[in-house]
Amino acid sequence: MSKKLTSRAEDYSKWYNELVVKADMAENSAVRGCMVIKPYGYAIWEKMQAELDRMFKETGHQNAYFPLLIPKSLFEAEEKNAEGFAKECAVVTHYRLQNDPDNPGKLRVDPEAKLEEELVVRPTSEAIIWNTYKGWIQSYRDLPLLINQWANVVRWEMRTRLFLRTSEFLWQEGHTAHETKAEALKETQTMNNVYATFAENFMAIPVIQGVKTESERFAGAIDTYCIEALMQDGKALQAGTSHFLGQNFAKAFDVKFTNKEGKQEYVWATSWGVSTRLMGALIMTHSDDLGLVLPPNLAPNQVVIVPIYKTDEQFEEITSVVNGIMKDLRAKHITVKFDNRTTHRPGAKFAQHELQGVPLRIAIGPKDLENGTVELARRDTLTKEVVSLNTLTDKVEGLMTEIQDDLYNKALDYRDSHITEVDTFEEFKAVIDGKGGFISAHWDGTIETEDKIKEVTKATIRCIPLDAKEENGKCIFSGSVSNRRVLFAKAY
RNA sequence: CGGGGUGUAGCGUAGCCCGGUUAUCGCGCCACGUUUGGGACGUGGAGGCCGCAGGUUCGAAUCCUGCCACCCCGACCA
Repeated sequence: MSKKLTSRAEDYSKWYNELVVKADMAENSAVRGCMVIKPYGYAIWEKMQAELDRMFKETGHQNAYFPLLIPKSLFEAEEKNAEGFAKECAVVTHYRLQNDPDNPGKLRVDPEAKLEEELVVRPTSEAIIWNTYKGWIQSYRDLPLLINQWANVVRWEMRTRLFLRTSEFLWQEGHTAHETKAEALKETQTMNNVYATFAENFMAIPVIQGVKTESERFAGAIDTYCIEALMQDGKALQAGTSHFLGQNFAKAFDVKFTNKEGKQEYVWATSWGVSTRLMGALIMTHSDDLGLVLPPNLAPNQVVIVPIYKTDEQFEEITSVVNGIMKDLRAKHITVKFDNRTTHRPGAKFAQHELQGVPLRIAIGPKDLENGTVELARRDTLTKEVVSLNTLTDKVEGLMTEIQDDLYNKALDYRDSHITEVDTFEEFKAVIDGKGGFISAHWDGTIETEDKIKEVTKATIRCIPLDAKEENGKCIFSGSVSNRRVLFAKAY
């Protein structure tokens, strides 16, 4: 393994691919388009899961689990949704293998074992879930139904990249049923808010909340809300979506309830999800040419301690001091790892923990033993300082929030300085090809214009920001009237 | 799924045009010793059906055919 990472300036996508593998987060597998998430990467995902799960529970949701395989007839019930996913579905057609009579030692699909009805590997679970909800919902008293599931899904992708787009990925999908349109809409917005709060407070990734245009909307939804983040290469990444499904699925699966007046009504629905794609967002928001940079909230180890010693006596002495430090830090709920491997020298350990994004490093050697100090190094700023043992715990505790905040603010500065307002299509093209980032511009609201802009510039409308101001203007492309700006960008 | 590129030890590679002893080099790995405040050094050692399957040939990493995987660029998508 070569020591240095390709730099971002040299080749951004190569930098990303190398970083994911070298930081030991994930690797490609023997299955086309599918990744193995390695323990270090999975530990980060588990931290995301834990916090999201807590937030879902706090907003009244419960977890459940629905099947991986969906009968084709159920899948096709909601037409637009089925159409939207049809091209990327894996399908189970048989249920048995047998020894191949023509190829000893090999197996073949038993032609006698064809399924009467094919099963679709879920690309999303609306179909099986709404088919199930039909049996759970009779009265307004059964509502709202607020369910989430943590699961894997499969979408047969042509081009895959670790975490950003893989054929199988992990996610959570919330599926809720409500009495009224207003309540379902509110749920959609609440969950989009949960995602935005999570991204900003926990992942230190600033996001823009908005609504998707018709062409970017989830198949089967009336409205798709989203959070959009900006990566360091100036491309946007959709980090989460929350869909207002209206009564589309209730009608497709005949899910009615008796309201307070005794009348039958279709329920109102939402669905919302974030996936392991968030790992990609995390990497591309904060990391640098030395490797991963993790916000303390997501770091499997928030602090790593590296001993520097010549003799066994020194090592023992350091170990006993380190044991004290670890006890104090753990009492403050700070996760800390003592890298006491005798097989590696300090420099190698420094490099490895930098590559893996550990927020804080404590180095302690003979000089520190004499002076009652340690060397404290920040991963995000690469700055070092000598800190007295007496003040270490408080200092580290303070740095946890400081680093978290600094990462957010740094990303926010970058993001805000990469939202460019433009009023002519010439400017638009210049910004897209040069500076990159989001472009705030007027749009006439038609799919035709959106398509043409995409054709010419590769940029798409990421969202209509929720906080977009009313403003009279002219569409950047067609010159027709427009009353608010939308955000364009090239996107992942 | 279209266009281009690449597959040689765990990783990165030379050799391939122009077929011919034991397949090159670096990193990593193992053993021993010296080392340890930013990716240590020395000595010795292990590790390859040259992506897979066919074919041409006395002989294939090298030539031909098919397949597979990965990377880049498009179309599609979270």
